[in-house]
This record gives sequence, structure tokens and C-alpha cells, in this order.
Amino acid sequence: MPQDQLTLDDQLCFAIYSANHAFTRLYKPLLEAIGLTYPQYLVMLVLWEQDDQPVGAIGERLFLESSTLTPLLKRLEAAGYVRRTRDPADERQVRISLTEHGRAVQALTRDFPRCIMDASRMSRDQLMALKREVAGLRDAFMGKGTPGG
Amino acid sequence: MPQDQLTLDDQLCFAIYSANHAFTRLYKPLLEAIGLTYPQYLVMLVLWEQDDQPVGAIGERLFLESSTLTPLLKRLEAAGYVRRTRDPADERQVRISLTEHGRAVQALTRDFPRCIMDASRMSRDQLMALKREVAGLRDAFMGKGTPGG
DNA sequence: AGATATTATATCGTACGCGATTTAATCGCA
DNA sequence: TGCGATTAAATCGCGTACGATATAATATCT
Repeated sequence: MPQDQLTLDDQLCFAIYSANHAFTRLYKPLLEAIGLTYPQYLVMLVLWEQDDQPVGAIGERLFLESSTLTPLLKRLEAAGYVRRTRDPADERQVRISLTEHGRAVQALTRDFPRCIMDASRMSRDQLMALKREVAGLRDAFMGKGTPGG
Repeated sequence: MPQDQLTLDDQLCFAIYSANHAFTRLYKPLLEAIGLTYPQYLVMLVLWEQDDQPVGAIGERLFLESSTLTPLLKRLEAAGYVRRTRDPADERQVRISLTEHGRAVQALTRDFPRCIMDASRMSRDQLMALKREVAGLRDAFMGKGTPGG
């Protein structure tokens, strides 16, 4: 095998790809207990941080398009986690707000970080450092890196 | 905001999730030039490393189920990159082998690593180190970590 | 004010990705 | 040998994910 051949396991992209799937599988049983899928949980994280946002703002936070979010949000609405209401001041916008139930569910996620930390066999500091590096890579890919560098 | 609240940006899972999407978008124009999607490219990496593998073996490498791979492989076959043939020695297995075209395409991916490195603004060593860490996290999640630790 | 451009969601078609189930072939054991 | 258990792919239903397009509302420009 020529030395310049890229094997699968050399690829950072595959490490990230497969780690993402591993995360999804790790969260699955935790999230099933509260009735959410993994992308739905990410949307809830956005709303727990700041309630009552238009679809586009949620998409900016998660880097997702309306074509992804609209059906997802309709499912969250049907399941009773959020409300979707046209903004009276600008009827183009649909504002997403938490229901009582949607707010209450946050309490049930309190021990998620410990579950993740236990499964990772890494310390909180190691996880935070890794998070910073991966987020930095993402931002560089999206042109948000230090422009002068 | 209570100090124990998890914001989106605190979450390693979201860093990985969004970095994965960023990777996909970065590869998209490169892969469109050779007619592959990102998951299809991963399958091709597996086959370039070792030709003529059954579906299940590819799935083990990529951590994917047959329900994902079967349709993907049929599309790769329709596009002329691979052949799907029942193993005469065990008719349950479908062996996937590269076509001439499928083999030839590898040459067109030669400068992908440089594109990634340039976009990442990181050195080869930094990328490799990050890859090791992320792969280690994935393996820990999948129970492959140091069992005695 | 009215035509045009822009903006915010929604819709459509295609491609993953998985759990549950099905189908077909092989294995194992009496 | 024959029959139940196991194995390998494939199928089905559901939920992302995106690009292209459509729809409707607001902004802009004359």
C-alpha cells in the first residue's frame, strides 16, 4: 500500500462522523425516556437557553435550514413541547415558544452530563478542551477562523 | 441563568454534531466533482483499502447497518462504481467489489487532505492528534475503552 | 401608491440512518 | 437426514438533512 494512501482510520472526518453517531446512540435511551429525538433535543437546548425565537434564529444556532426545522418543529408541537405562532408584527416569522411541558422536561436532563462523562472515561476538563478544539475546527471550516491568521 | 444549566455551546455533542455537518459541506463540492455523496465516499475509502468485501464487513468498519448500506450500495452500483455479487460459496453474502471506474476515481481524491488541512488552519500533526482524541471518545462510548481502567 | 426586490417559512425530491421485521441460506444437533 | 436456530441482506416506516423552488409578507424605490 503506497504511503500516500489515505486509510479510513487516518481520516479526521471519519472520526468525527462516527463519534457523532456514537453520541446519538449514547443519547438515544436517555432521550427516549423523555420522548425526544437527538436533533429535537438540540432544538430544546436552544429554547431552554432563550425562549420564544423565530425559526430562522434557531436555524442559525444549529446551522440547520428551514427545510429541516419546519417538519421537526411541527413534530415537537404535535408532541406538546412547543407552540408555533405567527408573529403579529411580522407575519412572515413563526415564533417558537416552550409549553409548560417543554419547560418542565429540562429538569429531566439534569444528569445527562454525568452519563456522558462516565461513558467517555474522560474528565470534565478534558471534555471541555476537546469541545473547544472541535468547535474551533468547525468554525475554521465555516470561515469564522482568525481572518488574519 | 443557573450555573448548572447546560447551554448549547457547552456541549461536546453539539460541537461534534456541527463539525460533522461542516465537514460534509466542505467535502460537498470536492465530491460532487467525482459524483459521490459523503457517505458513499466513506464506503469507497473502505473499498480502496480492501477490495471485495461483504456488506456486513463494510458496515462493521463504518458502524452502519445493512438497512443503510443496501440502498447506498445499490446507488453506487447504478452509478458504476461497484459491483454487487452473491458469494457462490455462501449465497447469503453479497460481496462488493470495485469496478475499473471505481478504482480510477481514487486518483481524483489525492488532494483532498490538502484541501481539508488548508480549510482547518491546523497542522497535520494537530489534525492527527485531534483525530486520535475523537476516535478515542467514540471507542469509549462504544465500550471499546481500556476495560480494566 | 404601486411595481419590484427581499425576507421568512414551507414544500418537494433525494439521500442517509436506524429499529423492527422479513426472507433466504447455512449451521448444528438429534 | 431433517428440522429448528442462526446468520446475512433486504425491506419498511419514520425522522433527519439539504438544495431548489414556492408562497406569502414586508421593504424599497420611484
